[in-house]
Amino acid sequence: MGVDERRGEVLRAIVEEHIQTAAPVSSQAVARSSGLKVSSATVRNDMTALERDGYVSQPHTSAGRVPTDRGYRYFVDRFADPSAIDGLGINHQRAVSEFFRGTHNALEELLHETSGLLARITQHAAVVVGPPPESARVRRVDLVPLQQGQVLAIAVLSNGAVERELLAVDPDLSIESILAAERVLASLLSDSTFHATVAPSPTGNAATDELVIAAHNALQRRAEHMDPLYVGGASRIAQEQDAFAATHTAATLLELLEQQVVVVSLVRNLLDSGVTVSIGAEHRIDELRDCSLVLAPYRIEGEVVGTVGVLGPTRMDYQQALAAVATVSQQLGLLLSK
Amino acid sequence: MGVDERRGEVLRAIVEEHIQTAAPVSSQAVARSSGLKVSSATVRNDMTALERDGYVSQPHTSAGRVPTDRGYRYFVDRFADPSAIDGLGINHQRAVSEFFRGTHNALEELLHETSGLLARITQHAAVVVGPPPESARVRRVDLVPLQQGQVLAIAVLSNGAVERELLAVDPDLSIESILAAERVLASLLSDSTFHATVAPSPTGNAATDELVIAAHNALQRRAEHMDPLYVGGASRIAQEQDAFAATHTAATLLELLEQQVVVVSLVRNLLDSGVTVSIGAEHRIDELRDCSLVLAPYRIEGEVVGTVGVLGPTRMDYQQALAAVATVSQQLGLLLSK
DNA sequence: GGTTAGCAGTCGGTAGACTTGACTGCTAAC
DNA sequence: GTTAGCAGTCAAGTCTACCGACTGCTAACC
Repeated sequence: MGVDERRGEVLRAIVEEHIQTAAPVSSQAVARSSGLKVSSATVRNDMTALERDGYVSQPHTSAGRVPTDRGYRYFVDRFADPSAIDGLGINHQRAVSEFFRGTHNALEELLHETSGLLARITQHAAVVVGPPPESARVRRVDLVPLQQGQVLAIAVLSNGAVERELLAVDPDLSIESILAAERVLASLLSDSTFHATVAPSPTGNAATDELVIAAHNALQRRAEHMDPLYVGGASRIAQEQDAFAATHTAATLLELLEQQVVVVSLVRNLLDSGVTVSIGAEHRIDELRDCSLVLAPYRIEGEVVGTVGVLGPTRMDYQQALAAVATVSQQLGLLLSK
Repeated sequence: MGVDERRGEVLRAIVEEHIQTAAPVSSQAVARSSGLKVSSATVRNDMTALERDGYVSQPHTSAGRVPTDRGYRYFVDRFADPSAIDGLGINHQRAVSEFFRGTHNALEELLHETSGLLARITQHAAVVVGPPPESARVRRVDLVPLQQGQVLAIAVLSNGAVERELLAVDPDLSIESILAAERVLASLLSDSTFHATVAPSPTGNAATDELVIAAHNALQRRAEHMDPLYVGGASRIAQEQDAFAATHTAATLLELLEQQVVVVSLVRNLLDSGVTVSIGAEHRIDELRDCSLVLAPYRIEGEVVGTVGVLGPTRMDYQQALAAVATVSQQLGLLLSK
């Protein structure tokens, strides 16, 4: 075994030990646990080299080593098998299977529960980004008058999602006009996606046309802008308080998750560039400096439509997280493809 | 001023001081801030009396006094004016007005945003319990076939809520049967509430009847069991960490909020018995032992349909919280009554 | 009786000195 | 390139003493 190879093993041992103990790892501990047949002195030499190269750091002079973001990165790239479904205990595997074998409600609820499942098995916060509404076909459009001057526009999508927009309309608008508008919208949108925007052809009735355009715009805007995000197990973040630097409290993180938009765009950006694990400062969001994000896309009939992910401290069990998102995303895709 | 009256003032001063400083309150501080023209020695005498009667307690011998749940209770009952809309700064009042003057989307989103508003102005977590679906009239029923063997049942309610249930059906079920079932359901439910359960009359088509019953049951079950809960500003709980005893971490609390059901039934129980402020151990939920809940119902056309509430540490600004829930609930009711 | 001043007593919190133990880095030998 | 051993470093724990913020009590006063 060459020196470089051994150093890799030393780094691996440091990361694994640190993930378990949360404490700086000493050379002795590595010599003991790594399986390498070398003395702690040799490990110490390797450690200084690793520190020089930025893979580990020392909280203070007489302490053990802690992996840096770069150290985790090397560990994940080199040692974590992204396709490995194992790394997830048999119990968790069974939990996933049972979850997806069970019955579920409409899309939104399923995805929400999925985030809960992922949080439960990983013990971290979990996120699920739902399929963008624009990618699904419209199965039904309703214009439901609620009260004077209010019409609720509803689009039911082929994936089971339901989009709603409340429209303010002329209080004197007749039921007939609304029904007419509904018919126009139905023929316009039915079995097509919001992508395929066809300019609605005028009916001759101005009030109807106006409503058609308003509803169409409102629904389309919503479909394009909102990638639905479901967050599960946010409470775990509070448990992990101490894993975060003082400046970034758990509260800040929770706030970020409440806002949704940052997370959605982060997840999208990462996945677009093919990243499945983002560690610490790698993603440029300051509040997430001490967090890692482990992602896996899920597919419906081969096409990527959404993402599941685990959000935990950089010091997290990447093997398990990777296995969890892999399993869950795969099964979720299967279920949705039906 | 009699002795009893003065003791009340002393208690009031203790509570107010403690809410501000979070520290035990000394007799000197009370003598200084209460406006009473007595010496600290007299205050001390009153304090021992208050302690004997259980209104305050001493963390340790040589410390000042801290209000007990009972002390807060007395304070709230005696000094907090529940109808007082002031106690909310002019800025917050304006924020509320602007919020409700702005445009909003369908019910669910409005309520969710309302919880955010309440959280923002009180700096605590906020909850909003939505109108129970069963109380609203059904405006539209859809049965939308999503794919082989799956039908999505949708009910649009007069208040703008949309209830959904995914139904598994015979894969060979014809479109015609589904349409027939939809018609039956529409005539059965339209403009009535889920309360008024009429046994659907058989159409002669077994498949249709089966679907009608399945959809009706599913929707009704959902309408009856689920009081929708919206939680805003849960992240504040993490900020208030130190206000909670070690045994009840913020994480436990957040978990409770995630589960929803406990909170919904707690809120309902409290309000049913006319309670608007529940302090510490008064509600019997162990996880909420260090929390207080300040509630206000909101009405649509005079009838109570839901609740807004603030969830904070027992050491919270009750005046402000009461003013906030009063203002928000009133305006929300107004908006919903339109 | 109610109020007050003053004093003794209690206890938490902080600062400093000291010890312990877990590390590393280095050096010299293998 | 590897190892053993030793000296050096530093965090964390313990002990002490001390300060300051309180209270409770008592005796005097209105």
